[in-house]
Amino acid sequence: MFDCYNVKNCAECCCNVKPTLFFGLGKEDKEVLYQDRLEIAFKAGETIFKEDMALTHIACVKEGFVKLSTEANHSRNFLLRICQPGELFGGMGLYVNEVHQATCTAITPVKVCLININSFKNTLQSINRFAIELIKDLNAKALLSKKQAVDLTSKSMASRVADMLLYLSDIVYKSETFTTSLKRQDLADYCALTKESMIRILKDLKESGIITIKNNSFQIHNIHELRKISNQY
Amino acid sequence: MFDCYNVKNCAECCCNVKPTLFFGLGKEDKEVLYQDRLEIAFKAGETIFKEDMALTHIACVKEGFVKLSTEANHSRNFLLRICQPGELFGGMGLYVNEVHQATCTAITPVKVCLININSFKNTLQSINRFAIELIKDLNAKALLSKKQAVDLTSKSMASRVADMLLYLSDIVYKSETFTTSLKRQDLADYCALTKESMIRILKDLKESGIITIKNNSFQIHNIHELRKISNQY
DNA sequence: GCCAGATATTGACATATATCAATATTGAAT
DNA sequence: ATTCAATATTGATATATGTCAATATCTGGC
Repeated sequence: MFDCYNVKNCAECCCNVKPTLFFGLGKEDKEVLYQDRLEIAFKAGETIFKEDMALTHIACVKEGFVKLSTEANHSRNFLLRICQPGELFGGMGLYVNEVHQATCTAITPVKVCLININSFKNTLQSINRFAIELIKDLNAKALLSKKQAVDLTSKSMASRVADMLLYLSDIVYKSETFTTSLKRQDLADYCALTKESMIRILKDLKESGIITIKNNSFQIHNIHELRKISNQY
Repeated sequence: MFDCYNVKNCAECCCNVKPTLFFGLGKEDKEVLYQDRLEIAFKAGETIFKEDMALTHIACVKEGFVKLSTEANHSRNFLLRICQPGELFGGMGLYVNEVHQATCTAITPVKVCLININSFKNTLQSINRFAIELIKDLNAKALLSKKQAVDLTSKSMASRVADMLLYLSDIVYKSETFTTSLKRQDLADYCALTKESMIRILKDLKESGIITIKNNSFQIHNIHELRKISNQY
């Protein structure tokens, strides 16, 4: 891990990307991959990629959190997932329709590295190891979205909210105490609920003593019970 | 397209797999890919792969239809999709946990070609073109499952049932008149509904003159209206 | 410190969808 | 043709979740 945030053309730009994803790329390969790459900072709330726009770059998060969401019908939104440092995002349309498949928004101040789509493809075409790692990444994400579809259509509101809290504490913030920049509406979008329903379930969880909430700061007191709620349908 | 169904070690076994997926594989590459391959017939109702079992083979459909489903909680099932001749299935756990991620069941008499997972990996590792095509396929499927998650959580019952009918007529049976071996429960599983709700919506569509149903034979009379219902949320 | 707009909360009520139980129909085996 | 099990249908009712409207709280700029 190198600290190269401020170096415009540092070949180690994606040094903190998931260990295996860029595994096996030599110096030369990285030069291809990183040609024309950009490192850009976004303020919280800014849009990085907009759904349906041409897929000109693939991005990796260097710092901060990015939410991926997609427009559902009748003005509903659906929050797909939160990307954190080391994760690749913005490539769902790759080789399919070459268009962005999610709107990607900074939810904190964010630094991303933008890799030109053609450089990315060139590397994929010449380095097998890289292609395999991408396949692995894609399959892992496919599994998650399968689980998401299943859970959202079969679990109760309470169970889904428990899932969301566990997602934030286990995966995103890696702590049972966390402060999020996600709004109640975002949390609701992740669970396919209305914000009112989200608020009511959170209230129930507070009243059961399982969590406490102070504005956007969450504290999980009884993660065991939360997992139980997550597991009962 | 060769007719090689009965030839046990025919190197053209997967000749009818999606045109581009095995594109670029030479004779030698195919020999690697097809070493230890099996061609097996299944009767309607038989299980080809069972969720959570070790991923020892990847399959491609040669003849017939295969449904992919996954167990949701509390005995609910979720029908992911229908695979038809030329499609690869059974590889979702590849490079992730090496376990099957869906139960794959023949819904008609089916012939499949089973490719040893190690042969498959060897080919991926040595032929870039093949890896790229797989990436394309995976991304296309990821897009579908994103759409699925969004639609199932944001559309009304009627709209989802319209989607299902359009899926069957546009994609699976490629005709506005079709007879399916899927049960009402399967149709419901695809829409994340109970079979009773499915039946009621189908009844409404019949009464509106949009479709007629005779047992398992469906006829779409007003596909325009059906698309309208699918598009309104 | 104060204000305006964004966000969050609460309550009353509406409605979409599931559940349960009864009955009907179909299809395969005899 | 008859029977049995699987599948499909229907109706009555319960429940989960959404909608709408009113109020409260927070937050950032002046």
